Amino acid sequence: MKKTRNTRQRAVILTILNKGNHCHPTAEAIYREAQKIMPNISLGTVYRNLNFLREQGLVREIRSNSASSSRFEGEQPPHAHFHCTRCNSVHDVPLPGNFLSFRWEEQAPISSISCLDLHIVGACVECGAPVV
Amino acid sequence: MKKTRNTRQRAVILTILNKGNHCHPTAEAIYREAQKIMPNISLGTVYRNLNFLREQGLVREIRSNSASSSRFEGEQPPHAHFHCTRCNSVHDVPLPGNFLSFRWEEQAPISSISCLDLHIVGACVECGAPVV
DNA sequence: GTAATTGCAAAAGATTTGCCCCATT
DNA sequence: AATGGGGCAAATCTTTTGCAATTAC
Repeated sequence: MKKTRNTRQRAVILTILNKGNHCHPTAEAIYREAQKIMPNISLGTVYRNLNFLREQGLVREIRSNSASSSRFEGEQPPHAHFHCTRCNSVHDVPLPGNFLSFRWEEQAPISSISCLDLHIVGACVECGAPVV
Repeated sequence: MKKTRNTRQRAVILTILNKGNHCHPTAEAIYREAQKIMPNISLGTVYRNLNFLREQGLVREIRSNSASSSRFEGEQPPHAHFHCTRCNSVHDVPLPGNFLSFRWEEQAPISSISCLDLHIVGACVECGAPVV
């Protein structure tokens, strides 16, 4: 198989995603953040690396319903995502244990599962609270 | 509020989506199908109506991870979607009962939920089966 | 008659890709 | 030195939008 190199660009992108702030940045946002460290990095490189890291399983892509661009996050314990349709914010949501152990394979012609993505769409407490 | 009209275009699109075949078509596919009935319909109209119908809750948009364009489906009982990353097929998956009654609101700052989207990503039995 | 909706085509975004050069191994 | 990966810009692909004409009500 193909050899991969440890480029500075790739390391910077991974660092940004693993910073610990659960901000679910877009490729564009990661690009802007990376530019602070490497002013010459290009957006194409960010996209190429995000795809590479996703294939390696080191990065997860979040495609919310209705939002325009993908968001990304680093490696984290399994969790769901809540999307507020009013303010477009994204929050992490813990998953109940029985959810992960459920035998989805018995419900459909599924051979193996690489990823479970639960998106909860609605209004967050800030946007959903009645205006006083 | 704004009045809405019952245009032939809108009816055709809704009919295509409610045909009962669970094929999860893309906007492009719906467009091609609609052209068989209305040769002059335009792709822009398909997109405009899909957005309208989605807002009305009559149509659901499915954004699979890694696939390029959105897929759509008509009104159906709640279910999950399985995406095969090898052949790009999408299958419906029944949801366990306790899934829908789970109190997600208690897990995060959620005020109200309009939609639960579960995407299961992996390999289907056809693609995942070992090659003999 | 009025205004929501269409068709068309252009525009807007988001993401990918070709090509040539540079840097990691 | 070999070649994976980067920078840049052009290309591609999906979706949205402006506008004049049409049509449902």
